[in-house]
Amino acid sequence: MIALDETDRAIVRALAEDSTASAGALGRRLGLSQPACWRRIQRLREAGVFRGARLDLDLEKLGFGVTVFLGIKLATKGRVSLEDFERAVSAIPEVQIVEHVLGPFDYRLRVVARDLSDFERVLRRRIMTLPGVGNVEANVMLSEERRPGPLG
Amino acid sequence: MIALDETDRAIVRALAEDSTASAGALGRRLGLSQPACWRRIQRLREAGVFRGARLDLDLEKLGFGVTVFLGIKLATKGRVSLEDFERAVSAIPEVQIVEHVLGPFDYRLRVVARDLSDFERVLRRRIMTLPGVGNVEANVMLSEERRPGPLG
DNA sequence: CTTGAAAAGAACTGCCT
DNA sequence: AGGCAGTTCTTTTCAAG
Repeated sequence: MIALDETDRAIVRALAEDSTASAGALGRRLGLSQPACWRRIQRLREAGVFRGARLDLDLEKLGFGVTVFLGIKLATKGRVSLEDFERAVSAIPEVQIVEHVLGPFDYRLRVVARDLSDFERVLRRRIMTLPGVGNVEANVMLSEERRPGPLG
Repeated sequence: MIALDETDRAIVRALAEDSTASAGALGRRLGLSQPACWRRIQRLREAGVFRGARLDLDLEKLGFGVTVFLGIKLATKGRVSLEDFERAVSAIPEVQIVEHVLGPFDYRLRVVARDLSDFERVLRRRIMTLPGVGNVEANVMLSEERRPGPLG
């Protein structure tokens, strides 16, 4: 774990929301010179605070209008079973995120599809046939809001 | 919805995973010249395919070792109730994502906390006291894997 | 830490095939 | 639509105070 002062936290917060902000622009907003801000960003990068820079896509514009969250409870879950499941689920292109969780479910999947009938196809032919699948629960996303998080 | 050819899809896929790639570097990888690649990126941007550039954070390194997914069923859910709930939930700093969903739950929250006892505090004092909260289900994240998605 | 400047690289523009 | 050559801009990096 890394210790950050208030300025560092402001930088991290800003870059988490908009990674295109330059060191100069950020510095101006925080009352720092361009090199000073740049060095801080560099230090944070070397400390491994940033895991990657991603571009968020507008999936609707790309023809994927349906996002569904699946909670999956495995029927049998030895070590082999988990690995089999994970390997099989990784082969489904419509699966965006695989989360291994502890609680009522064993896995949570974020699945995108073109429409509901496309999702039905994925669910019946790909999800329900996964090795070891027990109970499956689905929640269809209506809207999603991202918040700054605890650093905000 | 927008029509993309194979090259466009390769560009979108690449930028979704690494937004720092320059038009020149991307073009080389795809057998395109720098201006050709740049013009495609520009066209995609103007079409609104990209929604924003975010920097993924290593939350563990920042001292937030616990991520929990909450499914929340409201007890009462008229229009006012939904708005009250959303406003109240937006005031909790530990909440990273708020998803309005259709299915067994009404909302799904992604919550981060420093550790489990910190999470307990958030759950008892912030979540359980939200207006209209009925049933709450929690799944603690063990690991998370992002996949390229249907464009990959 | 700052200012100032140089170097590198990326973004953008016309023109041509 | 793609490529080439060139210009302009930003970002990065290095001085020196």
